[in-house]
Amino acid sequence: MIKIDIANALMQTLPVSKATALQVVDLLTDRMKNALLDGERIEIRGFGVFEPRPRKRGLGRNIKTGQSVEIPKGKSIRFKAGKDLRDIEVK
Amino acid sequence: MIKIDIANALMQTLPVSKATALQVVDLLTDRMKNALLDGERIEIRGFGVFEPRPRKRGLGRNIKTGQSVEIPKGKSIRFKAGKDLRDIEVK
DNA sequence: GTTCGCGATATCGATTTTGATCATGGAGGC
DNA sequence: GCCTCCATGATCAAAATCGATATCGCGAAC
Repeated sequence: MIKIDIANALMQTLPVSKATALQVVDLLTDRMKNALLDGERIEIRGFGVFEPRPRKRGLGRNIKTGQSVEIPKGKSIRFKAGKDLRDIEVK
Repeated sequence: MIKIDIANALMQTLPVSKATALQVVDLLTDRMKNALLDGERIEIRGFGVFEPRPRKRGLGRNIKTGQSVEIPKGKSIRFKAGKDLRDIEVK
């Protein structure tokens, strides 16, 4: 599933054009991204929680040389799946 | 940021009522949730990728009794942040 | 206002994530 | 439809997280 599929699903349910649907998806992802960059956590009950968290480990590896590489500061975004996504059966 | 905030941001940009905005958010999360439950991965360039992955570890622990508990089959949803979300500076 | 999901907590150990880099397949802009 | 730019995979090692469970408190959502 890619952006087009989501927009497609949206326009199948609500009376919006595909262009508008794409705008919506774009806008929402942008807003959420912005909020996450701002250090804000996003909680959607029944779906999941996006949480920006500082990266603790600072060591990586250069695959060519095989040597360890220092990883600078940074954050990582963790997504914690909600209840509905945790109770999934293997189909 | 919660669902209302997202809907709010949506109606500030596009000419939709708050009720419609909430419907949109609800619909999208539902669709995405559904796709993930279906084992489908969702890729949105510039935002991130949701990927259902089989859980390999099958052992948990009951904290009350202290005994090991078998973890049944299942999946976990991993969210891999996109480029824009990885290149974040620590504020 | 009411309900119910989610965080926190504690435990333990196997799984996993995390980063650089380069090539390639594919998402998405035009 | 094409072209561009982004995501993926692979590697390695260590630190961190994820599972399960139960319960209370807070707050999201109706």
